Amino acid sequence: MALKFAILGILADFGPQSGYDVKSMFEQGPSHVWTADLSQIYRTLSNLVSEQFVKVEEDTDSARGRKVYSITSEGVAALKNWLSEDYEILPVREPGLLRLYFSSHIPPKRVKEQLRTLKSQLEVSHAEYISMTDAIQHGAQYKPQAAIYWQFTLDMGLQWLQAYIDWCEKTLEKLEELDQ
Amino acid sequence: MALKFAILGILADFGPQSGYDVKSMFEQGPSHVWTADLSQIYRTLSNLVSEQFVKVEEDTDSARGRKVYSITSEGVAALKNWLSEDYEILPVREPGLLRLYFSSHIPPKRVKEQLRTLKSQLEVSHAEYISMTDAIQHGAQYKPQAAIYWQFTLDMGLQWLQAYIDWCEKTLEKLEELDQ
DNA sequence: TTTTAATATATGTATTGTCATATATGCAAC
DNA sequence: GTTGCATATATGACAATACATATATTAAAA
Repeated sequence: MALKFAILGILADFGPQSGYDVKSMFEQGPSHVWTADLSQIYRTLSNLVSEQFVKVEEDTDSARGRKVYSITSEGVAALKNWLSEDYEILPVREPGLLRLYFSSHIPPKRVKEQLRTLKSQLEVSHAEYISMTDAIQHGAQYKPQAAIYWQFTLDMGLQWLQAYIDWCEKTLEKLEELDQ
Repeated sequence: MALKFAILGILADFGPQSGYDVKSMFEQGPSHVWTADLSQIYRTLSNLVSEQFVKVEEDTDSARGRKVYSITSEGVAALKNWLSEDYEILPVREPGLLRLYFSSHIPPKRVKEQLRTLKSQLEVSHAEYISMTDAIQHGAQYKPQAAIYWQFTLDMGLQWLQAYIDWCEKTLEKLEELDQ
């Protein structure tokens, strides 16, 4: 569901391109809110063509069998329709926190190690997100209105990471106290 | 993967029970970190029996065809093994934020409505999480060590919700400014 | 010149999850 | 007494995703 509209969004924002291009646009763009691998992108593009939300043309210039996908007017309508829908909160799916939930079965020492590992990974992620801000500033020259929303979603990612990092620290402190 | 160990965890913490019971334990317990529907729970229990991590007994007392599942020693070992694994950050999957990412295609007025709806839903969730704290305090009488970890994961849920709510407000303010 | 990496598309398979549906018992309310 | 709800298990169908694999071209590096 979501991937379908992510692809429509990319085609709407950045024009006709190959499935391979869509993948790299994804990586440079909304990868912090959604991800997909190439095989999934190709399959979803096929479905979008069947639904007539996207049309394909063979790229005669390249001998690589390159296909250029572009969004149709029906596709734009479908995208806008989806964008207008109300938000709904989905159930959380955090394998890491699920693990912690049952961690009374392993030694607290191990749990503390895991939390420290998690914290350092989150800090790496946080630094990466910060660097994405530059990419958005760059993109803002071409797509100023869109860039505002890109920054909003990145801000949420940063908030979420910061909250997670703070929680790691606080939880580690609490575990230290319990040891004494 | 995760559900498998969630079920093992529930059987380890709360003893032998039916698939139906596992579902309600889930709802009362780790529903804020993982969810599953009944059909998925039954299928996963079958798999766990095949793997010999769980064993079944027909409940002869009930004419309802009730089956009682219990964790085996191999199951406990598998659970502890999984619990000891390092955390790894998974790619984010937020359909709501994906929507916002491409929202330059719809009027800002609509986006603001969506954010207000989202915020009120998050506030409802937040209140529900707060009330779960009571359930944990109650469970702490029987499972004091486990309850510490339950509270940790719930705290993270609360932090995440609070960060999301704050971000909604901030983002709404920014959208208001842009209108002027 | 050969090898490696990037570009480019596509399918097979397994896993997970969702939703619908079927079936049957036990118990309480009306 | 029958209606409705909670208890209880199970399967079929479908969608999304992940991972492996196959194939072929192009361009740069060794």
